[in-house]
Amino acid sequence: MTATSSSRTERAIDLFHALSDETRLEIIELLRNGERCVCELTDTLDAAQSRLSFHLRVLKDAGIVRDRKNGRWVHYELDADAFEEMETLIGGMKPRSLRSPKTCCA
Amino acid sequence: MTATSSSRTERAIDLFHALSDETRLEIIELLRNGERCVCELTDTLDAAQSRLSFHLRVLKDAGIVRDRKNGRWVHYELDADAFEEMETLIGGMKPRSLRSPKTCCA
DNA sequence: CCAATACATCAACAAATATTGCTGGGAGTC
DNA sequence: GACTCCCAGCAATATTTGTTGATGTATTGG
Repeated sequence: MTATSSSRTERAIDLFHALSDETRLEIIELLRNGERCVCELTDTLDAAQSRLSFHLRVLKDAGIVRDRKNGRWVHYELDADAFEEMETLIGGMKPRSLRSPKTCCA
Repeated sequence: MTATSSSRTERAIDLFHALSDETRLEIIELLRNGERCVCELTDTLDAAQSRLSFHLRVLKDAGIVRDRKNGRWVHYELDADAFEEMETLIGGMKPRSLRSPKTCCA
């Protein structure tokens, strides 16, 4: 539980941290309709290229997006598995149904 | 879509930011078994009281936990609704099934 | 080979977040 | 009332994140 739980926690932190930024959420919203190249993202979001590159890296490191190089363009698209993973993580955080009778400092 | 989408985004940022910290994830894990007072959390997590107070506030502001005052103790417990809300948010981020034929910079 | 385009990366700075020690208030106990 | 315990909140500091502008790398077209 220790080592596994630890890396599981780190994984959760990476994923949820990636979702806790406005720019990154906007990127995800755009990518929902299919893959896009960085140039189109900079146009649509009106953001500096280096700024988007930074956020795309965060999303990529978290496994939320994949990149595909095509000539001099790089296309990004969502990785559906990451969202399944997050749903599972959240499912595992919900309060247990069995109410523990124990109450400290009663 | 604009105003609604904006506040929706802010809500998502608040929720996911609250989950992107190790101490807060540990708190949530402990609270899964039922409500706990702050003193027990400080014991179990071996964390300074003011530190826990800070993180509990983040969780409370995000609506992930509720507090209940009882005598000189304050008990915290998870709010299941927040987790449902997060699942819904993540569900709304998944890639759309219909692949848009459009591909920029082809 | 040269210039232009698309993107990543770096360094420097700015801003947001987290930790620590301290203070104070409310609620029990004597 | 005086004392103790539990906890929130503040100020100062440390750490982490995000932005910007500049530089570097790969690819394409002329």
